Amino acid sequence: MADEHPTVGTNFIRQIVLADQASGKQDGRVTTRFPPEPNGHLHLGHAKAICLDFGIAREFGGTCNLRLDDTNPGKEDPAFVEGIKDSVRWLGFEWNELRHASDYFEVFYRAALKLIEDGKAYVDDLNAEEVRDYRGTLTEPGRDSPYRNRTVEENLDLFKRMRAGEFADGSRTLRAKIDMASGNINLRDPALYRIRKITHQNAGDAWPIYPMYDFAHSLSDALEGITHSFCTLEFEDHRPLYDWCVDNVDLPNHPELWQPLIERGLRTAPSKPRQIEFARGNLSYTVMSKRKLATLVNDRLVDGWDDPRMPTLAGARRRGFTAAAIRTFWERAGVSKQNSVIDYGVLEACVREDLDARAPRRMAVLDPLKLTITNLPATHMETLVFPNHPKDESFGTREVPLSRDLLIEHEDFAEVPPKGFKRLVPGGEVRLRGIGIVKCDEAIKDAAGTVIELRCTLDPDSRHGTPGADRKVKGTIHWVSARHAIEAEVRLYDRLFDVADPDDETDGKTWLDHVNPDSRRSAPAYLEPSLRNAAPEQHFQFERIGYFVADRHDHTREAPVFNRAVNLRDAWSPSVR
RNA sequence: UGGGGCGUAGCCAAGCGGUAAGGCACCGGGUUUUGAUCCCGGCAUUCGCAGGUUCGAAUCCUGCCGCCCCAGCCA
Repeated sequence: MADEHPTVGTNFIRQIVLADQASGKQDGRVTTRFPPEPNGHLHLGHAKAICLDFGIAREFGGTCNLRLDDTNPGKEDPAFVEGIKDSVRWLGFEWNELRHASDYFEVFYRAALKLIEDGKAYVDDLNAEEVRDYRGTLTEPGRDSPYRNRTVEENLDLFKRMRAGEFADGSRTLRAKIDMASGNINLRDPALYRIRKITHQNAGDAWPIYPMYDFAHSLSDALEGITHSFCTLEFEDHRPLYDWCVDNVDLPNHPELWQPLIERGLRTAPSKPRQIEFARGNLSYTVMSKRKLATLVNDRLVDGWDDPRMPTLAGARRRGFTAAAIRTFWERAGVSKQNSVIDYGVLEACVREDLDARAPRRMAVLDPLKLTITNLPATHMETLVFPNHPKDESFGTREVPLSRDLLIEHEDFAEVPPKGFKRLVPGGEVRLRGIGIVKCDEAIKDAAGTVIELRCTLDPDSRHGTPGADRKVKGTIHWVSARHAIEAEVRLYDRLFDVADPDDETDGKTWLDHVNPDSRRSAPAYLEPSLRNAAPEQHFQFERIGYFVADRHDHTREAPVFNRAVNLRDAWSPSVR
């Protein structure tokens, strides 16, 4: 992937890392991590974080770990882990080490003990409701818990008993002793540990207590030697707590805390990581929240997590979007601290750009109209050779059979053409791609008056490859030999929502009211025979129609299935609409 | 009435005291056997607003205005 799109532009994160490396901070080392919680599928928004985390590491000669943030058993499921790994690899990245926050449970526990011994954490007996009450509000300071000043000995005893499973869920917590009057609510003695007697997906029943995000995440970063820890804007006011945990536990100077890791063979070299926040990536015409995505799947509004209309990475892949396109999309979108919504069109442009360069061309007819070349014998059979790419000879050529009876796109003929129409009209001429110029002598209609066949004559002097082929005609249309065409299912996808911002309910409608009913259409199609050899996930441009991909799961040689990733830019149809 | 952020074109986004990059979109024009691609050109006298400092301000200062996030024993 040191490929296609050179790094362009800059952003504040690159500048920070560049400056840190230049000044020799952390010995000039750059280590990052991508820390998803294994409780769902990765989507395009995660791709931004993945590109940033892995991209910065690669750009600065460092490494990036994949860390599964599994600190909340019950909400998480190891089943998601494979999907996450798969998506990260598909996007083109490889992690240095695969870790789990649960790998560090023993270290977290020892770190908590240390904080207690240092008088910086205490066991609180207040229940959830009472804690909320003591916390104060945004504008009023909180009050100290009556348990805040227990002795170190009592706290140690209580915490060890919490760990031993002596207390009921929710009956106690371990809290950091910071400042109940802080304007930053995250500093009002935040919980470090809660009691949760649930089997953990990796740790089993070893722990009746589980660490909270701020405590686990900051220490995990430090343990992995992370230098730059990127996260989204909402964690900005958690940074003081992140730093508090890192500084007060002081892993580098307390190797006894992480000795268990060394014994297990987990490379550990604690650092003083720096958290840097950036704006999460939002896309227009879609929803990205885990809850809404789950609703779409559960309510059967889509056909699963990898439905080609879903903004999940599995969905984008099946849709035919390429990893390279998604990478350049996020590079192009930039990284800043401004909440924003990027136009879906930018993503489509990236997909077209990538596929224009790498998708071989083919011809396919979606809505067939019979076209007979009357001056060719009924038995005529000829093999034409077509280049696979108009600008890149390395794509080679393919053979395309030509016979007297062809199929063309119904919309490429008009009895009464709209102004500017450049295709076939009664008595008019058009070029049949790679064949020559044909003239429409007669349009045959059925009883209902629908045109069912065009009878045309081919100008032999305009045949492709002859000097006469230079003759100018207004339009060129694609075709397929009726007798040789293979039938296939073509799935035409469009944006899942009919408004740019489905989450906006000021129009009195909910996001569900904006699901686009025409976002998926399935139709039979007639393809040139060379497409019989298409392999799943292989991309093609069906000339004049769009970019397609052989469906990853349903496509077979016997029953071909192609998904439209994106249509071609069309300077014509918008004007007639 | 607390704390933390952010305001540059329709959507993103560079810019870091020396006179507004780039992309998408849009509008022209050229090439073209895909109404595609490609190529050229256009698209902010102005950076949320108002003052101030300066020879010079999107960049510095002050004051307003607007938007986002925070009161889980979620992450």
